[in-house]
Amino acid sequence: MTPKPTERELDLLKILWERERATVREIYETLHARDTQLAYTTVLSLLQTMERKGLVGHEAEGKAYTYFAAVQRERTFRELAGSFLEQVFGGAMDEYLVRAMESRQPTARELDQLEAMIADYKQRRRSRKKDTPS
Amino acid sequence: MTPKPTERELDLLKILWERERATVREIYETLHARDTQLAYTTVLSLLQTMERKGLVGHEAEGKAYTYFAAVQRERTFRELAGSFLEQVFGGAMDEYLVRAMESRQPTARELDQLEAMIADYKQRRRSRKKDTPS
DNA sequence: TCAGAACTACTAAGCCGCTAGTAGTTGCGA
DNA sequence: TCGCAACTACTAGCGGCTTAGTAGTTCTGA
Repeated sequence: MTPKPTERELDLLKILWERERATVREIYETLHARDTQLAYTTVLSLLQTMERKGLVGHEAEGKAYTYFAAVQRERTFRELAGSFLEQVFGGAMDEYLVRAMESRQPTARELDQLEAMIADYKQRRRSRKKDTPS
Repeated sequence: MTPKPTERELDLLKILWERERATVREIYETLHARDTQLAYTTVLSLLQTMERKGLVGHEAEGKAYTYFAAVQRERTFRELAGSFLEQVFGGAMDEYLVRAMESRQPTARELDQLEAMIADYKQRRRSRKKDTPS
């Protein structure tokens, strides 16, 4: 299994997920645009570490390398959320959600979204049950 | 502000939140009962570090020290959840929740709980709005 | 052609988290 | 009273994260 990305590594992965592929310089500049001032060589070092871990890959393109994510966005987030849920809340989803809502009051729109998502899950549960009756 | 507890530190805090106060030996034994095999001196070192950070306090009780949590459980969880939500999901609550649900299929009971919580928040929003009309 | 700009590989230092040991102290039971 | 058991203070090693520099290579424009 690919190891969990660290905080910084996740910053870079997010950029790669958005752009598909990018050179070191492009990543470097995107980070600067987002108020993350890292030296060019630091970005490069990060990418080299990440490649060792299997988080990214690269191809030579002219003089420079083009990096791309080697892990899926959804899967990565799922694993991060899952391990946080376990580690911190011992798997208790209600508290997982309620503490987040306490940290930043959700907007009415967000509440609607959450509600819809849960309704969706309920629906899916029902149809799954129907498909595989006991 | 009190710094965020690390993973291990959170393990100890959880024990202290449950028991109010405990000696090093009690914490040590509770950890062992939970399949966390740490040397007695390691537990002590952790507590000393945590005290430096302001996460716990202690009082002498006979020969031994009695430790207690110096941070609130709810507040700590709120801060952890909040910073995870920001750091990983950029504040997007819908994805925060959906990735967790993907990582472990919620039970019907859990879905009901979540739904009730959200309904509760909606209710609170409404009454807040009524109290402070624009 | 060749100098300089841009790029990569390799190395490293500082800090923190995690773990545990050693040495020194204290209190209790015989 | 005195020795042993239990406790605490202090120190330390290892590994990982973060950051960045230096040295060496490659390409391009004049």
